[in-house]
Amino acid sequence: MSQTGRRQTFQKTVILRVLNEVDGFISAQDLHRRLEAAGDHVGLATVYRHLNALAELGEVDAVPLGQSQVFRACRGPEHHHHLVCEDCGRVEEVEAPDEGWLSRVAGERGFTLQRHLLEGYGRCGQCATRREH
Amino acid sequence: MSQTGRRQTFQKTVILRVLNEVDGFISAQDLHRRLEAAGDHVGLATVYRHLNALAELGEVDAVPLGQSQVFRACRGPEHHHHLVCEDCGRVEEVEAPDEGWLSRVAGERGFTLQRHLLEGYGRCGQCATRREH
DNA sequence: ATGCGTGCAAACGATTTGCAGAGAA
DNA sequence: TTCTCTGCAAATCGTTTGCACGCAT
Repeated sequence: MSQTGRRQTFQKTVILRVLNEVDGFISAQDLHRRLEAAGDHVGLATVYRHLNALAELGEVDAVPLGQSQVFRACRGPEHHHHLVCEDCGRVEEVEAPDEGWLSRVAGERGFTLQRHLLEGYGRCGQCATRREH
Repeated sequence: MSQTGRRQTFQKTVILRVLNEVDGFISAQDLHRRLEAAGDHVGLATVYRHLNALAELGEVDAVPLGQSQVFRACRGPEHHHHLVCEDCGRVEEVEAPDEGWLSRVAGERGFTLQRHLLEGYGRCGQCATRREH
């Protein structure tokens, strides 16, 4: 279980800063690299601990990409759906119409739905262009 | 890149057998354990190689669960959507209405959609009951 | 002064890869 | 025979954890 409670620390501050600076998703590793690049030395483990704690509190959004996870500062409590570029890892948010059916169907099967994830995988415009030869 | 081409072998046979025996998703590790239990000794690496090859060919369906992946023999080329129990890992398939909007939205953003994934996470009936105390 | 939060390194679990030998074609 | 497939073990990769210390409260 993640520790990282309410105590205000330097590392928590800079991690949140990067999360908000970045427009889109970022992996724990990339966030860590970014801190190093900025001269802010924070342990990788600490980055993970904070990211996990924030995800648990619902303050960041976590999405599985490949076999790791990417995080993003939540822009709000609304549902997050994404278009993931399998080449460059870029993730764009999209809004979905009608979500009611999912919870309805879940209920019919005896499932208690806690969250859901909708992702479209493919190639973004840039990567598609870059691939043409 | 996965090797595992068209050559017919014992290990490929038993891996496919288990995949079809199992009703639902199974992880590479579980599939391997299952083979061991059945007395069929196949290397874990081989299981992974085949699963990856099959997923690449679209002959099995792969879904990320936790930080690993689970596979299932494809029942057809139709879209696969799931209800994932976060307690027991059980995965049920559900059908979704209207998928047109996703590819439409993707197109608007310049994305070439190759596949998509819709998963509902929560707790299945059994686990919900087991948790009550 | 109290402990929570941190860094470091080791532990971990899932998956991949190198390599030499085995067995389909 | 030929060349793909396999097993094994070591290597990766991303992430987590144990522990002693430092710092926020």
